[in-house]
Amino acid sequence: MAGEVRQLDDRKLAVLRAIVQDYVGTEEPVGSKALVERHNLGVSPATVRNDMAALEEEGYIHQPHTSAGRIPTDKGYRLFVDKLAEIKPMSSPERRAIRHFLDGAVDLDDVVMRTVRLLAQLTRQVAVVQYPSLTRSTVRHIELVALAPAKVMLVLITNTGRVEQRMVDCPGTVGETVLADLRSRINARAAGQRLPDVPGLLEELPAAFEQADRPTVSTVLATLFEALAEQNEERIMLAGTANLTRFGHDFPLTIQPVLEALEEQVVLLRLLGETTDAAMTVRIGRENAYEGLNSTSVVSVGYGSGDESVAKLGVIGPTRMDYPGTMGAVRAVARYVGQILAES
Amino acid sequence: MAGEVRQLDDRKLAVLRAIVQDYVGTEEPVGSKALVERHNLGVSPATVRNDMAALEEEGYIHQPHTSAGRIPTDKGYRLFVDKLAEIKPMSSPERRAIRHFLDGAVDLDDVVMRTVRLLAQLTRQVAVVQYPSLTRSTVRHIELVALAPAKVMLVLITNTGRVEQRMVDCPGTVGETVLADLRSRINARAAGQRLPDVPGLLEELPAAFEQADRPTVSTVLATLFEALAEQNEERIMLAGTANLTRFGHDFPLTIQPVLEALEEQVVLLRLLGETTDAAMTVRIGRENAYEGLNSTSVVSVGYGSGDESVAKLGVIGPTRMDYPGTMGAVRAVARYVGQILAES
DNA sequence: TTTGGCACTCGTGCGTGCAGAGTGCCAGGG
DNA sequence: CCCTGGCACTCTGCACGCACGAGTGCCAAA
Repeated sequence: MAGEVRQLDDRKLAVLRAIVQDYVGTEEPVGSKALVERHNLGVSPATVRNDMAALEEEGYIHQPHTSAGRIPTDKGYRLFVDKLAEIKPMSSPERRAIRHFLDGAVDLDDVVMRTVRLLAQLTRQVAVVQYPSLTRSTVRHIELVALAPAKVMLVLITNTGRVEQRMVDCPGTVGETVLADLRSRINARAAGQRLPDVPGLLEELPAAFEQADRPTVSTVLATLFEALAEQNEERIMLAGTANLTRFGHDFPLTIQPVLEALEEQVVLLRLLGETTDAAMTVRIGRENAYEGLNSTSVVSVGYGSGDESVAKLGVIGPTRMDYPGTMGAVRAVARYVGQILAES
Repeated sequence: MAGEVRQLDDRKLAVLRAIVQDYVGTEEPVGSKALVERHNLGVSPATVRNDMAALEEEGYIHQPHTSAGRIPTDKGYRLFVDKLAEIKPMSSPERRAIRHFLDGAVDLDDVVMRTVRLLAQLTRQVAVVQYPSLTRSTVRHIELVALAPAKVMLVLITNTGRVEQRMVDCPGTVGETVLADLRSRINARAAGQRLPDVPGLLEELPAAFEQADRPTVSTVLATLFEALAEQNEERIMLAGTANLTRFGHDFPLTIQPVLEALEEQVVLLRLLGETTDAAMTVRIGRENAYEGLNSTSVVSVGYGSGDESVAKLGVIGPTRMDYPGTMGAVRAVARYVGQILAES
């Protein structure tokens, strides 16, 4: 390790930074001459060539064939992101625009939709937003509605504004008084609690009812628990798929595997799942577990109402992407969505 | 018109049918020799050539350049769909599979999601399903929940299982008895009614309350009416975008304009809107109003619970698609979704 | 340690030539 | 009158060869 650090003196790092920046801009392998022209490195092409040879030796860059320019490797991008780049903050007009665009949302669906579209537009890449997960949110209200003598609709409302509904087929006719009683007891104990904690709090509830009503109560509770536990109901919204076509030649063969990956909610969820909660995560190329995304990078971060993150959002683009800009946009959007959610 | 009909005798129509079928299969311009080999037309290539010349004269087929095979034009496909093809019914194992796959759905979201995925998989193209529209459905139940002294949550449940919720900020504290009264009065009048009719039925409602409560009642009703009127909340679900890449060479330049069109819900809604309610509609190539979809065809049909259609679904693919098969799949899926919705 | 020079490598673009597929037309036959 | 076989023609796609240019690695000198 010490070896690597010693080898990479400041100028070599500057060369790597310049290569990444140029390649991101031009999409073409960058040669030594062009490099010294576009950046004032203060040395000659020959010197740069030596540095490039060293960088290639270390695996940070790579040349597609003899006598072509150099291209950053995944490892090169990694170093660039970790050490050489700073997240580019949004300009203040951009921030105002984000704020304004998100402020118009009326309900949770709308917030998520606006967020994902905004993110796709800002980064001109594919954006992914996960709905605030049920697991981490708390109960705002649980409503029971009698639709028919033996049919009850259960509505679960969370603090993030998400609404889940379930039909319950009861074993027998349900009296309105029993239902009202059950409703108020459930809410008294569950309101404000985290979703995973609720089942424990309601366990003893059937005992408080008369023998005849217990089957009904149990059925309703079972459905409620089911709804609470249904973690895989975690939904995701996607936008900006069309942006992929702009990068046609960035993908080995076609964009097909990428599109296929994007259609699999499971893949996307796992992708976002790898984000460490608060900090921004960048997965570059083969660092992504899923094979179809081997030539893409994923920039993701958690967002939430208040101080803790309830879900994640991110951007998927070609390995050759503008990392500082993308990271800036992702961070800014996550921040504002958090604020919006906290307000509502 | 009489002229056209006279010119297109049975054999010419058979030739056109054969051309469409071959071209759909091979993706390559089809020549006279290959035609007589693959279909037993009982005549020589030279004869077929004459017929092809006539068909080209009439605008049904077209050759990309001199001495290449022929390709059907939009007009050719149109004739094929209208006169030459029969909708291919699903096989009974296929029908069972559809039935089984859709039966597993738990709520409306799930029904729509399963439907769109199924359709994409069956046709191997892009599938679109519109959520049952609020406009045509009826009220099953309206629920009011007091969340805070001056904050009420309004939940609207339709017969199609769709749930809309709205927050209402009331001008003052809302008594529980008033709320209960309002709830039962609203439901008594609105339940079972078509959504657009509801405002008319509730117009006189504030008069039934005491002077002090009227502002609250009016506010709640205003929000309800707003939710009812919000037609543009019509949502759409999409699947199978990755299938587009299979047809890369079917699109003039790239699939980009198609992907862009698919991201615009407005475009999709208008596309489906052109479907005449019950009957299946096929829009071929330039028949589509939207420019980006000029080289695609749209097969769509209404579906609904019971006898009347509440929303639409369809498939989008290249002009060169298997029309009989696609139409069969679309019809079958629409039928089963209707049944599922009617049952729930 | 940097620099300028030089020979070398390899991909790209372009023009040529050839083979194959498909057509249109024409004259002959049922 | 319609169908058929034959023939000349046209156009695309592909392989080949060639020259060009960009970019490199190495070496000797500053």
